[in-house]
Amino acid sequence: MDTNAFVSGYLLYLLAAASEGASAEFHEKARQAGLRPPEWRVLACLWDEDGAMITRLAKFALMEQSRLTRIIAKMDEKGLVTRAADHEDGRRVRVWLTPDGRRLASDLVASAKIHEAELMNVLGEAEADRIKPALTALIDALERRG
Amino acid sequence: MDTNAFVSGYLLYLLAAASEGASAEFHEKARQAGLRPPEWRVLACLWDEDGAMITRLAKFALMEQSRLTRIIAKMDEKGLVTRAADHEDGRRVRVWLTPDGRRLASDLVASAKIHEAELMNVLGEAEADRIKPALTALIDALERRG
DNA sequence: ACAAACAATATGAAAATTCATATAGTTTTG
DNA sequence: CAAAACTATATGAATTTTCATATTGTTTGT
Repeated sequence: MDTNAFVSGYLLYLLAAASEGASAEFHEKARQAGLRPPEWRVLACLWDEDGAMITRLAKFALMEQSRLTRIIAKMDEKGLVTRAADHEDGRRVRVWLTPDGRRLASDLVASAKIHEAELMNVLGEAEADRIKPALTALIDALERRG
Repeated sequence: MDTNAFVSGYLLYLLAAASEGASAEFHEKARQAGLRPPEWRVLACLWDEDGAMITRLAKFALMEQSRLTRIIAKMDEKGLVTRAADHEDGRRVRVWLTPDGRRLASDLVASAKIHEAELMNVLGEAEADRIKPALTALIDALERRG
């Protein structure tokens, strides 16, 4: 009896399945560049907001602060980022891409844009036009509540 | 200079942000019921497909097999599920909800439906109508490629 | 019927994540 | 201006996840 069927139509499941599925494709490319998925996410966020502080970066990259701190430490060891305390507020630690980090980010972001375009293509025009506005609306709605 | 701005409009980021944000809200409720997010996911999948085998359940719940095996072991200890080898194929292990597990699943699924309805509401009719079809189309497209 | 190939699950060991809290710097208040 | 309250980051310890591979059972080909 299959009169149940909750999950496969559940909004939060569809979001997770789409997100995981789509990201998994690209994470393959990130891995070839020596990055684990969380590292790629941080790199991309720094591409947009170089010099961001840890807390901001954690929110932006959708991860918990202490986790980000350790990921940044690894990326520092790898030579992808550097860190320094903020001059105006000594509690803050700001993070920047190194030249190597920037090169890698540049490459991967370019690659991500291509991948995104492919996805939009296979999606068909009608849905492709709708998906980003719908997601943005949901994200905004969540922020308004939370 | 903000001429960069890649991440915040990137499809895969929007998907992750929407998924994480929306799920985080519900995971709060799951946690109150004593479940971590992955356990809730498995419970919900079993609600839909009781008696599924490990491999199928892992795919359905979007997680790696050995991880699921250990999560199931925990849920077994907690009395939420039981396991047994399949009669027809002794390699397979099938998993079922216990009465306790079913009660909990029933409660949480009901709660999830209410939460989903709330989200759809704050989303506004236009976007609410579009988001599931768009996500489904993307998931289908990903399966076709993968 | 046997060996080889294959499939499903489990497990060891390393690594990553989480949660609570310590540490250090800043702002506010009386 | 000192103490209290607060904010940002780091860290210890327990737990979870990952990755590779072992184990067990099944199917295929000869």
